[in-house]
Amino acid sequence: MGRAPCCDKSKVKKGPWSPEEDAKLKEHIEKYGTGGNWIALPQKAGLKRCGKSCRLRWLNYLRPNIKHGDFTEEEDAIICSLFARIGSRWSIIAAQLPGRTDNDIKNYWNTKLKKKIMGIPTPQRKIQPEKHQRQLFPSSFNAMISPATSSVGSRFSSQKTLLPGPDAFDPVIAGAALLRVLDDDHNQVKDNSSSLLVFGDGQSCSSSGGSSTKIIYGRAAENELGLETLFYGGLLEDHQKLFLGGGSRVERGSGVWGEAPIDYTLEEIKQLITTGSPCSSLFIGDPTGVIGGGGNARASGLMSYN
DNA sequence: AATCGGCCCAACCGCTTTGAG
DNA sequence: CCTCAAAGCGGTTGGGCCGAT
Repeated sequence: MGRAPCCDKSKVKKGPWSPEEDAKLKEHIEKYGTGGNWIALPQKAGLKRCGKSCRLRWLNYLRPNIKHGDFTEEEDAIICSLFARIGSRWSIIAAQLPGRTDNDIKNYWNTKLKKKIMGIPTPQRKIQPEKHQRQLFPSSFNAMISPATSSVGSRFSSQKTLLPGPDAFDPVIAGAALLRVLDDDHNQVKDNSSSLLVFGDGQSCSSSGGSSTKIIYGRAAENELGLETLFYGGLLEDHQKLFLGGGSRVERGSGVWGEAPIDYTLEEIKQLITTGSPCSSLFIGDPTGVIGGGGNARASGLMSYN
């Protein structure tokens, strides 16, 4: 037995709202409010609509201060950041973006932002230069952070820990940044001449085994709290597997690495971006052996992935 | 100019959550 | 507690629009 319908489908209008219906709904709510009862509202407002339909129309389109149109770089970064941490909980994400609705964000993610992160070019329906040239992260976040030393901690020596914890790392953002520096086959870095990943001014570090492993350090995105995700990552020597490692979320101008490394295959990173599954269970050891300076980046009992 | 294919987004559907009685 | 109606929410759909041919 199915669920009882919320209203008599045969008596309600469906489909796009007319300007007259919009005006009626808007006027009624501005005059009387919703009355705490959406089911009764359409009748009171003289609308042949389902209460749920009225609610959706109001929340997504008619209510004051709704923002439509292009998302800013900052909004992109916030969406990515929150998606990485909480998944597709659009209403929560929308709560961080004043004027945006969950529906808007969901549509934007599904049609544009996800593709942008994955590096899939979106077809241009209209020539809107500022829209199509927009990058995922503000260019200011692409700058490298500090000179090379053997200690990861000291790479951010001017910074101090702010938010340790399993949710402190945004693999979607870090993964997206890594993907952007790989070539089309995703098995070589673009800058073959230097054999370095070139997001920011990535450094080559020696692993504990004595062989060289290319590592990128980056700072990506920023959220509404003024937080950034610091991360490291790179391509293992066989170019078969990427590793993404433990950036901590730090307050701008402060912070030290504080998270255990995570590594993913390229496919896993793509899957992560595609599915949006939060990453809390995928901590594994640092493949290079050089991460974790100061003993703050590795935890005992880490899961081995392979 | 006509047709086609693909993208976008408003709206719908139905499941889950909430809270009043 | 339990029940049930209403609200909230996220996934999905389909029509309109636009660019390509």
